[in-house]
Amino acid sequence: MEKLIVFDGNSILNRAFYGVRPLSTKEGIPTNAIFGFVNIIRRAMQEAGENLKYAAIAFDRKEPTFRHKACDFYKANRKGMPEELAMQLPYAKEVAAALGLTVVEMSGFEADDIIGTLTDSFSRRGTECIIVTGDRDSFQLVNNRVTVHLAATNETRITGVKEIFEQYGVDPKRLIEIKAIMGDASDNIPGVAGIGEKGAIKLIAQYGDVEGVYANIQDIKGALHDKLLAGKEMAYTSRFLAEIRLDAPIETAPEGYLYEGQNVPALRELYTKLEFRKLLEQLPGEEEVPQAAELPEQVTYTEAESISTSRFGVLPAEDGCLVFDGKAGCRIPWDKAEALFATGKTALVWSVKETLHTLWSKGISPACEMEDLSLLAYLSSPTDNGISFAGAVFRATRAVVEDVPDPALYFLLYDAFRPSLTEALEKLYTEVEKPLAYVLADMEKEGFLLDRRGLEAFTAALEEEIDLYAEQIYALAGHSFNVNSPKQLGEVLFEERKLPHYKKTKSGYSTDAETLEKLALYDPLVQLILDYRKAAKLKSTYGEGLLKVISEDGRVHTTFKQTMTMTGRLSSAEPNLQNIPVRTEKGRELRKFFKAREGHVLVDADYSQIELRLLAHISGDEALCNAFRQGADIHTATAAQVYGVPMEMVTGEMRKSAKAVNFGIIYGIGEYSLSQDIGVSVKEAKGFIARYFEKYPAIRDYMEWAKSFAAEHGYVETLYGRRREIPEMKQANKMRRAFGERVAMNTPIQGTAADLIKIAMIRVFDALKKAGLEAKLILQIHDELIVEAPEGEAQQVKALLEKEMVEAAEFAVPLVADAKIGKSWYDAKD
DNA sequence: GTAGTCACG
DNA sequence: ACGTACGTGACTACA
Repeated sequence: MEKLIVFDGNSILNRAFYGVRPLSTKEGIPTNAIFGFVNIIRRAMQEAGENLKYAAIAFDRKEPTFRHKACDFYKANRKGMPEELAMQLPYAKEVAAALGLTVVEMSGFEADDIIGTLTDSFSRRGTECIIVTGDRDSFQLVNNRVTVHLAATNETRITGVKEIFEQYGVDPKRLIEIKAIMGDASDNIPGVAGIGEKGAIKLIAQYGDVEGVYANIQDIKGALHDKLLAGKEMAYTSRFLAEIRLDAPIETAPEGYLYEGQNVPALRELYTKLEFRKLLEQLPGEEEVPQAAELPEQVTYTEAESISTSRFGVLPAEDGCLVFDGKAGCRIPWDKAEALFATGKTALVWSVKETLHTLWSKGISPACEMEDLSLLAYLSSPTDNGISFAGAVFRATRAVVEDVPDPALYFLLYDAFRPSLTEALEKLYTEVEKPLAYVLADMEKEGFLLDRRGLEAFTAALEEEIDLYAEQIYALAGHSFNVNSPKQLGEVLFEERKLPHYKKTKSGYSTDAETLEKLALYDPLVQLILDYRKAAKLKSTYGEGLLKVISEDGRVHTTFKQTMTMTGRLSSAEPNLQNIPVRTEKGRELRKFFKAREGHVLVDADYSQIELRLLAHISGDEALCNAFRQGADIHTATAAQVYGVPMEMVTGEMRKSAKAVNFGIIYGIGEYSLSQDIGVSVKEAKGFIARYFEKYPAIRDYMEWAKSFAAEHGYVETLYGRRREIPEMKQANKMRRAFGERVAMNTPIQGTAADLIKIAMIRVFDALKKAGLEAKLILQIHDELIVEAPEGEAQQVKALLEKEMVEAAEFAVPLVADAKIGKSWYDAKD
């Protein structure tokens, strides 16, 4: 039978707090309650066994509940949580969520009411329910499908209907009645004064409930009679307080509580922060990490002027270089540091790119070899939150350290990661990633010239436009509200104006552009909101956002993240120059402010259909390869194939659908999503995909192969051997496995494209230098490179760019790169 | 800090 | 019976 497990968060945390000896992290965060809490949850989940399908945890809120409001004495005896416990509560919620529990809270209600509501609803549907709690309050919820597991830190006692009968002699529901009479000191529920547990049990066993007791009050004699009469009102009040509600206003649809396994990366992060080493070691996916050597003792960096070894770990810092030579650490001031980076030396650094920036700022141009530990760690396995120093150390040694690079650990990292690389990854490191770090450093230093005046005017114009939209929106809505707030907007559209809602989000109605476009037909207000949103986005993210980051030299210097993505792509941040608008004319105007400096031009080159070409090469599909060899418009060619008409007969509509299919194929297509995208029925979409695979059978074979390779090996590779692990493939959960399959199909394509343009960038950088040109590479946008060149070099640079990009690799299909010249990014793009 | 939204390839 | 394409980063609202 399917099972639901539901935890009483506060009660368990409380138990753990008093049951586990004090523990804390080195920063002094107390952790004993969380530790006990995790262990109780893990044990209970384990004991629940394989049929566990739903999992939730309920927490009390701080605000008063309906019981407090009804009776001012309710729980009036409670002191607040001790500070050490209160500090642990937020972490407990995070850990619970990472363990796979759905966290439920509801203001005005207690955890017990949430638990009661859930178990009532699930047990009615035939689900077996397990309540795990630290107190006996929830015994009243027990029935033949609901049991309570009373958790202590080292054992669990199971209580079902039978146990309650043995203990109290009544069925669980009647515990409410008993409590109404006897009261509950811990919650300050008074009951009837002078009657205790024994008396209350006897009364209820005889009369059934409080009603029954008072209906037969004439049969009860003596002191008991008088006490009951005196306490009648209190008995009913106590009953009200004691009864757990089964109708708390929470979500009861089962889908919200599906147990989908633990979130290992999130747990890893939390356990690391909380310094739970044992728990860390037990996380899945950790076992293949060798138990590496102990961390060296804390190294002290003593002042020095030079070192004697030629190979050392170094961290350039503001006040000098921290150096570790394998045995001892020292700090070398900048005026003595140049010798460190002379020919013949090998500097192990965390990041070559960051090191170059620091050295350049100190007037040093390094001539030594450098090894980049972040890149080694990244190639050995790209991780989902990017590579951090602490993360790399953990992977190498399972030790938890602060996330600040420490040269004393560099040798250890180097010895852990470099030998672990496959031959192909080793080649990617020496021939692609490490050389690329120098190119990227140079590009970041160059930056991109921005026309500040122009951008200011653009932003000001947007501001006026936005005010105008806002006025019209408020006029139509009949009142003003914050259009930027999805919550307020949802209220206006779906409650006040009663527009139909198609999609819901976790917290309310969806108001995204896709939804609003459907609604625009019903209500003129909606189009205004879409326009408002467009303008607001342009103003805040691009207008104001870019103005904020223009340097003194009038240029913006992005940071390329080289170890961030799971596929091998770069990312760009502060500012992100890889998502400057282009798809709408208004947004595209922004590119007029990205300019070449005086006497220079921009040369912008992009690969044509790079991912589809790679798909053709990787799958070896003859039809797709031939289409590219013939230089056909690929979407038109696909449409001709799929619709079975000559190319000349392909309409715009047909081409559009084919284009969507082509993209869908790259992403690991689903028929539902495709149908949504091109606006046809799921059945038609299915037919479309089937015809596509009929015409391009090798692509189907590749997709199947990619999935089975990933299932067998747990990772996929690009053509150049870059790897990405896909733990999702091993998951029991169907949806996550489906995600894993899409990743398996997409990553080799997206990742190979990333490898290719990285190779092209290095070639372009070297070729410019070799040709003695002044032109500088300044930006990469995944399949596009931008060079800033003196006007006189423009034509030569254009040819060079196209040549180096096209010749970066030889595939079964030709590579095509088109470059264009202009004074601004706007002019240099198509 | 998370969620929702939207900009790009 | 379920939920829905791959990869990013930035901004605003709101708890």
